[in-house]
Amino acid sequence: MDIKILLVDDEPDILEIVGYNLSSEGYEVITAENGVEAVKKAKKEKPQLIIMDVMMPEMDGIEACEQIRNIPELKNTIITFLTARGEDYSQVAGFDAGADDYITKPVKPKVLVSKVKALLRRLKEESINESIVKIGDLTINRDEYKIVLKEEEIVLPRKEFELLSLLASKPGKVFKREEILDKVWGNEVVVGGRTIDVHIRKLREKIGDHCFKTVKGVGYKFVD
Amino acid sequence: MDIKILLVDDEPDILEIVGYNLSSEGYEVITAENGVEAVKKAKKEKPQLIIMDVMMPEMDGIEACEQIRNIPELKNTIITFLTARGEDYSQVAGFDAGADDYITKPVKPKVLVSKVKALLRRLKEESINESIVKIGDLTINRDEYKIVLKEEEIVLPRKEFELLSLLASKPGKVFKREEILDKVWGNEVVVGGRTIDVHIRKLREKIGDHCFKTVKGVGYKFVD
DNA sequence: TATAAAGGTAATAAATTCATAACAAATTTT
DNA sequence: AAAATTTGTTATGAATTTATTACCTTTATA
Repeated sequence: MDIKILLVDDEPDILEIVGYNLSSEGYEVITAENGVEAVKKAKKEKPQLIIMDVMMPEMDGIEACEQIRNIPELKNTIITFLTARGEDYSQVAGFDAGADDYITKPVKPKVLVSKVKALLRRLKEESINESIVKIGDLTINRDEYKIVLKEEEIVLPRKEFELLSLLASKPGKVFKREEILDKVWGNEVVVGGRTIDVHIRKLREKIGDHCFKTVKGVGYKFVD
Repeated sequence: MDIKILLVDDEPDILEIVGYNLSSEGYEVITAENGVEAVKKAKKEKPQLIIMDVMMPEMDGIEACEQIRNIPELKNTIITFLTARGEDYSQVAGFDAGADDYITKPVKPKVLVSKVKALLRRLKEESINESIVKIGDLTINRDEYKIVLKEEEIVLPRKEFELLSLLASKPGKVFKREEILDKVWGNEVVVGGRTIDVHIRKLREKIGDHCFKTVKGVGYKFVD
């Protein structure tokens, strides 16, 4: 997935320096010089992240932030303000307006880049909860309770679906048996010790043996 | 997860005002009136965040901070100082003592709350990365229960993984046999005297002999 | 109601992990 | 140097953990 970042500042110098640093990290950078332009471009380009100066002509960052927050398609966009150190008031107003974080000026390129990475990591983790998950040639649609494997639709019984869903939510991660019981069966239900294995077996039959790796003494993981 | 905040100040007014603001945001607030009490309560309650005045009777904030930083269970706790504007020296000393941030007095409630939120968000982000440890060309991934050595993936049985995990958690440190048994096998399990050696041997085979140094009469250590 | 499907259990098989014993080698103490 | 202590190595079998199958109960479906 290509990542778009909208950079908003009225100082061309800042746009250039910050933009350069982000571009060289492989991000697609779009710029705007004031709030009005920012809102317009945000709507059109749907960036994942907006880095915006607070003080700007035409429309300040706070107001632009509020307007952007009201665009439903952009509800998952992360908005970060650029603010001069010590501008206490603007910080408060910014959080009220729906900002997610702050970057203080003057901006050190390395700090900026690592902050951006951290923010995008957060975005990624949040998007895990979306109802459609794709891993390789497997698609899991929680909304419709079905999975698609190589163009072919497979319907799974509830427990199998939940189990697959859990494991596939973090490919590679080993889920402990205890954790699986908790999340798929619920922590109040008590089931026998071989129940998970049997369900794993059924999934292996239907989805493919190689997708489910056993880690003895620990649990299972889904691999791509 | 419920969040506990330890608030330390010798002025009851501050405790009340700040405490009220944090409580009404849904945080669990614990208070202490001096450094000695702060250390004691920190140890007992294990708060995620400590907000502490620098100037206090009995034991000042700097010293309390140092003591708290030496409690291993609290290594991930964020410590923030309350400091009067312009007290530059205390800031420097505070960072040396292991403080993470500063809040200047007089405290504006909204600033305080948004700062606390930002700090806790940071805490959350840091804890995500804890499951991956890198030492030289060895990467240990506790989440996926696997290790990567020079681009190559190695899967270890549980005990070997736990043992490696322990030793590598503090490269250079010698872990006593007793300590290893405690942490890898659990203090209730009794195993024979050669068990650790055998596991070390297997790790030496798989990871490399030179990584594991024997300290006769004491235990083993991991070296880079 | 009959039938099928889902979900769980129990019994047994298979595989892996791990502890141990027995001895060798190295190191320290006497 | 000899004895004692501590660690290294290996093979082996017991214990643990997982896989598989058949079967039973419950729930949903026709």
